[in-house]
Amino acid sequence: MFIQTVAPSTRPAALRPQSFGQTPAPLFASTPEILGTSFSYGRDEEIYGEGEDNEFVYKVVSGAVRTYKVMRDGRRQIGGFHLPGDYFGFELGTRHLLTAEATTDTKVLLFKRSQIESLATRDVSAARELWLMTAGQLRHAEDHMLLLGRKTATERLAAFLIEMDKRLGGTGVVELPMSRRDIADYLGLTLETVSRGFSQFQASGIVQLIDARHVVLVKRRKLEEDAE
Amino acid sequence: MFIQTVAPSTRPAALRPQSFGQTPAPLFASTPEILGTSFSYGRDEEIYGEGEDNEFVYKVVSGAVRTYKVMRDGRRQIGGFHLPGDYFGFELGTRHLLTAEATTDTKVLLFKRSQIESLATRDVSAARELWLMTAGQLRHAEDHMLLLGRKTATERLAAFLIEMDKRLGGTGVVELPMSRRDIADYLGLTLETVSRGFSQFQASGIVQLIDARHVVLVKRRKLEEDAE
DNA sequence: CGGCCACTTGATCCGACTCAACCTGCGTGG
DNA sequence: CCACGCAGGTTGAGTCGGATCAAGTGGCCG
Repeated sequence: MFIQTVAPSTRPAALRPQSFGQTPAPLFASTPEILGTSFSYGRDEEIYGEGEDNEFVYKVVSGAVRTYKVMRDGRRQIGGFHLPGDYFGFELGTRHLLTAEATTDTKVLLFKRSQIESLATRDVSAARELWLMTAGQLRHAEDHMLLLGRKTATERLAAFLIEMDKRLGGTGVVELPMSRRDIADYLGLTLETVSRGFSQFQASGIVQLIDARHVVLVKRRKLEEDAE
Repeated sequence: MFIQTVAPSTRPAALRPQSFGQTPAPLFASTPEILGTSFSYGRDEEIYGEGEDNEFVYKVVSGAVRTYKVMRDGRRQIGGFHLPGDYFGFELGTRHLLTAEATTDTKVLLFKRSQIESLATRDVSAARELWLMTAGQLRHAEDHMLLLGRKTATERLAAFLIEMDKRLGGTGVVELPMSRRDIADYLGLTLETVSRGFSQFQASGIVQLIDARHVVLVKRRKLEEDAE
């Protein structure tokens, strides 16, 4: 039934790590001793897989990352998108619980988990900061459960556009760094429903679709009402 | 549309905190200096509300607690049930993000948040333990997002029964400490769909319903397959 | 220029919701 | 002790929102 999602097939040769370099960057303002290594991924490239060792913590520099779970038959639920400035990949235990992939060409900084862990055991405020990051993700997940469990397609789409706008700077002009299918798998819908919803917003003058990836929020107030 | 949920009205006089006493109980095995105060709540009684100060952290002794979000029109999403042994109520920041209520007569231990916070700043392993609790809740939320976004009604119900059985001891005989409406609001369904689903499991010989609150998992393997 | 991929749009279908009746057990008051 | 009311649960009939299946359309890359 809901089978859609997930390209099988082997990864095209084009999709390989694209660059590698040393860019010093502090994980926390207060602890400049931890540095990140810069790394790039092409569109749809896997950063880590569910069940793999979680050796690194990541910070998005540019692009965007999806983290998701898949069922055996291919149904996929994206738990969240990680946008520039966001950290992701630090999960409880030694194994990743989600798969992470770049939704578009993406640059990240990597931090060794072992370093971060040992920092957390030495530095109380760093430990607290890590805890707060996890708590922030939990907060997002709680909001998203309400959306997935109880909101209509239109409400989900409105909430999505508001969320993206807010996280991308709140300018009202949103450049979506992901496909319709990604949006659908994030919102618990099909890509057709996402497409139709955007078209309806456009027809009602609520948004303007410059092209599939660029949306102007014309009546943001209306969207916020729809989103609840 | 989905309006169901939530009894308005003032709380009946019967629903008042029912007992109060001093029961020393350590929050962490390693830190016996932090003690909990015992407290009881009647069925449907609010423990704390969304937006209130989170002054306490709670541990369920007996009964069960639901934590949820509600929309203006009454649509409700229960994020999780807290069963005996579980901690709940420690959230990021100073305000609760969810409402907590007893789903049935419930006894809890209360811990002062300020004590726990200060412990976390002194004791690295306690801080880590708190972090792990939050991470555990996040893990649950991620699984639940997959359920809410992508699973069918039957799959949700199967997953629910398996989850409850596991968390209540894995005996295969489940005493549900919540109503059909609570289950529906947890699974993103209506109570009628929950009821019908249980009846169908019964008709297929997968479970036996002793009464509405007592379910025997006759073919647990089958349920696990359904749940994915 | 041709093929492909992402997206859009249309037609139809179906799983879960809505509305409604009824059943059952329990607490309350006569 | 029984009659009643009520809350929670079950079951049935009909509807509908979003999924599925199926054509297009347009832009981009080779």
